[in-house]
Amino acid sequence: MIDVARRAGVGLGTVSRVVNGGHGVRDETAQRVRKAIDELGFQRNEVARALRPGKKSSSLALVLGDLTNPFFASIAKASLEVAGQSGFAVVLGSVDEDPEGEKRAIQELVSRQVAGLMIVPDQGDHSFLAGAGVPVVFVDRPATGLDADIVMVDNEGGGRLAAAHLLAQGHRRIAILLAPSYYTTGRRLRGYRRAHREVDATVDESLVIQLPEGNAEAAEKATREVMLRADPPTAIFASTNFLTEGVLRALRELGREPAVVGFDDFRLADMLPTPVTVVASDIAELGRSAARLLLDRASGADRRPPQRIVLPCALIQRGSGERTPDSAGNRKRR
Amino acid sequence: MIDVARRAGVGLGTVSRVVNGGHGVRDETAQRVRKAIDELGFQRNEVARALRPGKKSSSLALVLGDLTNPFFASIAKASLEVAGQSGFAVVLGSVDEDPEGEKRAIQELVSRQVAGLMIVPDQGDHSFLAGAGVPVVFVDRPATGLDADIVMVDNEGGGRLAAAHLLAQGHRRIAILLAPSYYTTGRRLRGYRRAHREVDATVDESLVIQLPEGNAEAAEKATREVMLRADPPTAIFASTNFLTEGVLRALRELGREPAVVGFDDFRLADMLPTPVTVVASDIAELGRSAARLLLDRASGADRRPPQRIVLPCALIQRGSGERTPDSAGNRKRR
DNA sequence: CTGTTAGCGCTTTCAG
DNA sequence: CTGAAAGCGCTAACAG
Repeated sequence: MIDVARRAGVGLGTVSRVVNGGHGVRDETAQRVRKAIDELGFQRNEVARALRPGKKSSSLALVLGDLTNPFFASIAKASLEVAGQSGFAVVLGSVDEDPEGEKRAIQELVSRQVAGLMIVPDQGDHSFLAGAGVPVVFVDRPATGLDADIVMVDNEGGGRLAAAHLLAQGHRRIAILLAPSYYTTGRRLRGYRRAHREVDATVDESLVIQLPEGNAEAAEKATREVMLRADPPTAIFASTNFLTEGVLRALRELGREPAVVGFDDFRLADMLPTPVTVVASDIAELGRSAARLLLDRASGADRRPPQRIVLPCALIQRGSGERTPDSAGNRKRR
Repeated sequence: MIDVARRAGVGLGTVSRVVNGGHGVRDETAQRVRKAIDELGFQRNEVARALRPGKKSSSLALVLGDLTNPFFASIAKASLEVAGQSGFAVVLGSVDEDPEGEKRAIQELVSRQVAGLMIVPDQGDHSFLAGAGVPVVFVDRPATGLDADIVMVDNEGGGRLAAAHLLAQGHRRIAILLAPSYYTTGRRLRGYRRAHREVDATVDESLVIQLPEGNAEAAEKATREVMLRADPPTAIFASTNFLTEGVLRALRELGREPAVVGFDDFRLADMLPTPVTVVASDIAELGRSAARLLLDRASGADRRPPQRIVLPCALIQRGSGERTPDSAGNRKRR
């Protein structure tokens, strides 16, 4: 920048002013500066810029699990778009599986002076962020130990929607598969129970299945087991996109066709032999809202107490969720 | 950091040395410093650190298109992992659709002093990066105007593999769907032609279909059109995961079943009514290699001339690609 | 071994 | 309106 100043025959401060909008600089001078900038191919050093006290860099951090999960990928994409529109870059923290990994990643990001953090939290305490002086928005699930903004979907409503739909079909033995210890899991189960209460149906607790892991394999195994019982369910509610996949795999192998409803839509759901009914929400909006909120917090424009944004869920009927109880036990002809 | 120094009753330099590994500091002193660091909850400011001349920040940039495409998501995830292991963060540049968007995003990233760039380039010239003084690794396709490292899959080999497989099945009318103007497109087509030459089959040029867009909808439309011709193909080679999806949608709607081979594997490919045969490569390895190479370049450990890493493709037979020509025209019974 | 000092590139008073 | 000067937090070179 000093080169630009010399070349334009002006002071350093003037160049800075021009670069930052050019207010309070005579037009003629500004022209000269801009010319010099072009000639030298000058680009402002964002790093030095963020060194100023108080000033944070123009980057947001996004901390999430597996980008390979379309759910997370959608969030990333959407927040990236919103951030980009405001000239913010998004730094992705690498998050390993281990519980400490997330904390390490977050601290790394904080030390990079990001202007704000979007976190899809794993279990674990996040109170260490309280004194960091960085705005935080949690996505998809709240975290313990920190009262921050949170953007999520209506998990309980979605769970209720799925179960109610199956109950309305006449199902009374509805298995629910739950990924371990996610916050969302509890809420979806709650909705499932509520739907049962609303029609005076009792929940067979042996059909509430807590999986040891949140992947398709665990769901596949559990589905196999529950379907081979003497009293199998006539319907299955898979509380996660990956779980749904596992359920479908097991059912295909077994040649059974209970009703199936999944939570979260997924690519090709409509192309499977029996198109899959799901409870879906606007995941991209999750990411967009989070980024918008964070941007407002970072700029100081938003000083309200921590917000809680809840996005609605909707049922998408495609076929698998509309099977009736009597058809469920039938062994598919091959 | 100055606070830490005061609290520990040592000089600023000493604290810096401790923070950076503590070589050349008496153990006792180091202890005191570390204690002060803990008490003050001190965290090094990475931004100030990267201000040093020559020193780049400990972040890599990743520039790619749509994270919602599992192909890109895999690359992102894998490179993120590798970078994270070396203490590097990954900054994602938001890439809009427009051609200028990519350039803007890249320059933004460069101005953030990233230590290196991984770019999945869109069309357009990248020579402007030549003088940036930042190592660049292109991923999946090379860019024009810049001789940099490139990591990609064996597109031509893959295209050949797909076509050869179909030809071996007796197919002689194989449509190939190509996304517009991607580098990869040309190579895959080349492989397709080679496979034909190898068995002395001639290519019906009306079956080489250049799509106006690279999405599923365009593929769906094109498939519908080509299948409704008087002389439809008996097999279709979809040169991209999204295109494959479009092809399948069209075929389901038409109730036709030509052989289908896709390029790039995708989730649930094995769960569709007819499991889909694909030519696949290790996408994650693409991301990993890119990150590793870039890290080596950034650290100066690798001073070789630009490398060209090509990953192999393999055929995964699942059923759709093993249909024979005579079954192709049959209208599926509903 | 350890304290001091000079910047890195930029923004921001503070004078002129 | 514009130039000069003081740092931001840190590292590296240089004396002790």
